Amino acid sequence: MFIQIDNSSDRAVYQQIIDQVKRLVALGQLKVGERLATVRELAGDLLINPNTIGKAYRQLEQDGIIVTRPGSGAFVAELSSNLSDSVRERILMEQMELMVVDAVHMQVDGKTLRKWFDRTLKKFKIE
Amino acid sequence: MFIQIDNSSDRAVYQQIIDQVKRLVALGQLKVGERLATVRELAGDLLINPNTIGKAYRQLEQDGIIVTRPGSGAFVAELSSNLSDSVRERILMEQMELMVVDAVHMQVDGKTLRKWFDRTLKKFKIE
DNA sequence: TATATTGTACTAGTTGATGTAGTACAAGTG
DNA sequence: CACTTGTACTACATCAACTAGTACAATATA
Repeated sequence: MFIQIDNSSDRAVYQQIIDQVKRLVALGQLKVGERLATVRELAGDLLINPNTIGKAYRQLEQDGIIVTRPGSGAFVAELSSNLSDSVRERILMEQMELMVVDAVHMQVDGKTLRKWFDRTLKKFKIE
Repeated sequence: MFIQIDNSSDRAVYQQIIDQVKRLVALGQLKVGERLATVRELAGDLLINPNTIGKAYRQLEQDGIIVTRPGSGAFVAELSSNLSDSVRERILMEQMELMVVDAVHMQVDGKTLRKWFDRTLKKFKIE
């Protein structure tokens, strides 16, 4: 499990862990059923408090990304989403709009943005 | 200027103001040179402290979105970006990846995501 | 069975961001 | 001149994030 913390980031540490675990799962670099690093292992590697890892793992479990079993470890869960279509659309459109608004102010043209979008879809194999 | 604050959001109030001003400018609903609501006006309308509006306006000026002149008001600036191409790409790719990772976990397929992306480009007229 | 491991829960405390409240001031307007 | 406007400053309260330490129930292992 290759996870890195950027202390200069304004994103909370526990949130960075959540982001990266979700990213690894989406990329297929963490497969369904695979065991994650333990709370204490990861805390030791990253030099942060075990409670911070615990908070991230609990959030990941609540989001259905992983399953945890005390005494055994944390494991990647099956892909599933209990959200309605409208909620899915609202969440993703909000993120998409924030990104496009930034693109407009950075004067990035549609052609370039579309190129990056296609590249990202390919990277995550959802094309 | 139609700005709304969502108190149930986990996004800071001053950040919501920044988001929405940038969005209005990107949509063309706030045009270059147009005058924004004054700090005290907006604070009165939204029932929040003038300092919070001031913080948002100062951030917007630092980001080159608006120009402020004491005694006169705050005005929409010309579109411009002094960021390098590599920085632009890094910022946008990061937002794009976070969005796509969520899409994967929500089991939204590429066709649907592409449809929403096209719709967003059209909305901001950068197609 | 006994021991170690693992995720979870809890308290206590620190730090920093956020927001409120109030005042004051320099620059521009009319 | 009086008035408006953005800015700056202090003081204060609240909350999220994080650290530190301890303890516990469930599981795995020898």
